[in-house]
Amino acid sequence: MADQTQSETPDRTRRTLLLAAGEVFAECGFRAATVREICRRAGANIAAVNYHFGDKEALYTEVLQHALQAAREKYPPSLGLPPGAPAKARLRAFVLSFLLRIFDEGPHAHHGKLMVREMAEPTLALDAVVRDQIRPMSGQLAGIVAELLGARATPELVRACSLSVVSQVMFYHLCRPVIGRLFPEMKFDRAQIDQLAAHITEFSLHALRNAKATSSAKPSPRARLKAKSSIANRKS
Amino acid sequence: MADQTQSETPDRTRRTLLLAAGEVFAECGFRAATVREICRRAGANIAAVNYHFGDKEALYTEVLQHALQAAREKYPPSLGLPPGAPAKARLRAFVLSFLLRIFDEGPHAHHGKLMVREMAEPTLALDAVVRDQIRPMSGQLAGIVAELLGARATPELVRACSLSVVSQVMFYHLCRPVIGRLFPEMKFDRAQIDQLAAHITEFSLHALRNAKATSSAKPSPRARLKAKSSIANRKS
DNA sequence: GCGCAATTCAAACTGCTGTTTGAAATGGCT
DNA sequence: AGCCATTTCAAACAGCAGTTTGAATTGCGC
Repeated sequence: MADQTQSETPDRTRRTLLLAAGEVFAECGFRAATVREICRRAGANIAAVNYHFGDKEALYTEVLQHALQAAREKYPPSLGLPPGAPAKARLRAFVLSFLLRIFDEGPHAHHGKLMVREMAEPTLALDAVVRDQIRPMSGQLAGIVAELLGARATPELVRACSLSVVSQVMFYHLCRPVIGRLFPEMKFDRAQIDQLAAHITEFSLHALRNAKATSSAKPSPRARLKAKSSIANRKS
Repeated sequence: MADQTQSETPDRTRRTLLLAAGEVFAECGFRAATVREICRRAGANIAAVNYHFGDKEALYTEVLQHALQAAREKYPPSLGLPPGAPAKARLRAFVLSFLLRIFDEGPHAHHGKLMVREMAEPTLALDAVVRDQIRPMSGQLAGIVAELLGARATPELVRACSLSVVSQVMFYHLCRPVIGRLFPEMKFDRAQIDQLAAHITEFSLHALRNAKATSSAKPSPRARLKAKSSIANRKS
């Protein structure tokens, strides 16, 4: 492989291909996207994909990984907040950064659309994405939520509340086709995203303040309450 | 047209086709689903789709409409509650019926998967579905939320809070691929769905009790003492 | 310049897709 | 039975997909 001899153009067409593929996959989905269109936009020959990536699917997985990585680096979940910041502020940063990441429309807007398609039809690439990108963020949020719940934090309650927070963020993106038809007046510019982040944060904080462990219907003794105080603590 | 002379078999293959198409479209998506496979499962000839529906897309729109309609009839949003029931109970019924509808795995499990795919790649059929099925339910929820908010209800706040409620429900279904990988221990049987409905309802009720119109201002820290007993609870 | 490996290219290949077609079969009606 | 519209059928059609191929081109070390 060209290591340093050609750092200027290690493989120009390869990168161009990756970029064009991101666009096309996001627009059309993996199946409907055609290698011909990708190569056309990249200004490359039809055989370029197979030469540089092996086949269409390998190209796709590389595109997905790259898009997620780039999005997380552009909008880190902490938004620059120090780990010692108050939990409320960290929750707000988490929500806002998530929204910004999802609604980003720069040259890498691919990330959002690609993930929606991945929800509808998961590919092998999703496993790696969950492991490398999503699980760490899930852990971060769980830490914030556990701190906000304090002594009430049980693993189940932390998980349920974390999902309740994330769901509100993702929903606006996942269901945009429906939201756009239901409320055509909604626009997702930066101002509205800030307002949205404020609403979601407030809504969630109010809920978290009063949240109690749901006594799981069938086995309901209160013996569990005292056994859980050890979970809320954080790593440090 | 055979009106009553053949009420036993008005068009048997047509209905069989519709059923098989629901399966295949849900499994593979509109694009990847093949007319051949649909006809094979229906035990019909390859030309049957074009003869009875015109083309593949017309078949799809009919499948989608039918699936949504059937799901809403099977689990009506009120779950049999009278319109005069307390708002809290109506919210709970709305959430539970939504979850049941979405996680239904009967012979018409199509509905859920079809909608997820529709989110990733909306078709013309979505307009009709939003108009006929989704908008009415959205209105119902808005009524419940407005009643719970009482005097604080502004159109914007009602909308934002309604979406926060719906988002929690849909999330578990839309993001199942990720949730299943993050928390493999979660199962979505009837017991867990009940528990999930309880959590979402409680989480939302706590949030609604303290929700205020977002005036792009900072949260007021301690203006939340005893606002909970005022409006939320009433009996008819 | 020369040689050699890496890359690009145009063209063809294989396979599957939705759709059409024209004949064959069906089934109620008089 | 005999007619007729409706429906079914096997086969073929037209087109596009991803991939392969083998020659042409490039770019670098010598």
